[in-house]
Amino acid sequence: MIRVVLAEDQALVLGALAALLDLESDISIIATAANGRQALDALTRQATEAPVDILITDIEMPELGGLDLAEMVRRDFPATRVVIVTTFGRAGYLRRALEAGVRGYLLKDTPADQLAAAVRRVAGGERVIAPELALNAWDGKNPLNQRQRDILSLAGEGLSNRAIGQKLHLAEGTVRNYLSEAIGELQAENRIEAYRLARQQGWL
Amino acid sequence: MIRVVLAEDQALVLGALAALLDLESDISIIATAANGRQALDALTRQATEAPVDILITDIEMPELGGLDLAEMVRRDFPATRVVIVTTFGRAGYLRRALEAGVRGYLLKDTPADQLAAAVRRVAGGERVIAPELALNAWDGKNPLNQRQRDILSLAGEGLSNRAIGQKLHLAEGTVRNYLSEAIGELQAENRIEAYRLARQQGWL
DNA sequence: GATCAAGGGTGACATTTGTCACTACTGCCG
DNA sequence: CGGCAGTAGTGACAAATGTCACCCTTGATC
Repeated sequence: MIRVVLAEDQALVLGALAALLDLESDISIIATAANGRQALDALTRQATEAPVDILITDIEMPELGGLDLAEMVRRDFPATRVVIVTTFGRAGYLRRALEAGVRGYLLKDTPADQLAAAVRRVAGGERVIAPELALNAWDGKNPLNQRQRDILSLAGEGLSNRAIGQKLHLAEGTVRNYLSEAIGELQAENRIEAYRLARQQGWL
Repeated sequence: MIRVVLAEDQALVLGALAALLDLESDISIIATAANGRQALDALTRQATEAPVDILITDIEMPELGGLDLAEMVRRDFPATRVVIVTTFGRAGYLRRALEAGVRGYLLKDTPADQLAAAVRRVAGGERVIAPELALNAWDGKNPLNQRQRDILSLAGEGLSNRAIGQKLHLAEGTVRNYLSEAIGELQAENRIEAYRLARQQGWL
């Protein structure tokens, strides 16, 4: 019997996924969580009894996201293997997930019957990556440095150069420079396009 | 037996929801669809046999979104009642949904067991609105006209005034004017903030 | 100690964006 | 018919944005 914990912030989806997996006779959902924090709690509670084999988790969740969660699980519960199930095929997310030692990475638009299959394969020691992402996982890495990322994020929220400068304690001209660099590196036409591109790639 | 068609673009979620509802003995999933177009096809196919009682649909889907779909269903399949299930609690979405004659509006973070309950109630003639939205459904309506919406959308994708003008066959100055109006109406500081605000409200 | 890269900054400049006032052409509505 | 709201456009102007060349520290690295 494969022991599974499920983390997903949308309760309806959480419940539905649990129902889906519970149909499988060799898989048992032993806990569900609405965020990363709750997932860690569940793993801790179970630690005294039988270990949890698989943690299935979304990425974008309140409190504690799936990527940070994966790193903590690797450190504190090395026997538990993490499978990410997310909407986002962003290259940067997959990269970070792999760096966090994740054993599976599926998109929410893979067919439903493949979830149970993926769980079994990961439980058996295999690594499962959504095929549409497997190829270009390691091309282009994040071309933006920390400053550029911070500034681009704020710009994408509608702040002016002046406002960004104040928030980050930088001169307005400096903000302009970093933004200009970022726009150039991403081959965008302006800050809005640059923000969109970076976000798409998971580089924020 | 309540006859249900399900539309949702994320295959995994679609499958999971289907599994969830199929556990109910009085509900039967007779078709699933990955977008609005497919949902219409399914309704058309079923029309010759018994009618479909309930169409459950997401809003943001490729090809044909849930709100447009709802309007078409009201026109072409008046016997079928529509239930929206979406991530987004945006006021504008709910408003448009209600205007389209939708009978149910649930958020994806309502507990899973309430989905079947909502289906039964809508099938019985009731109207079911997610309680956290029911109250402020009819405050503030969309202050943007069609032109302003179109232009703001394109601006939010990073297009320049010139580019927007070309796409919409308008002079650059005209684009500037509409954008300026939109920014003013939304009390934003610039196009980016205006875009964010409008999007948040479901006014796009 | 010289050199060099990174991080932060300045000033000048062209372009884009945002604001406003005012014009022109519809299509209603009284 | 006159008035008026909605849609499109123009011109002028101020402010914000984007680009570039160049300066100054500070810490490596040779």
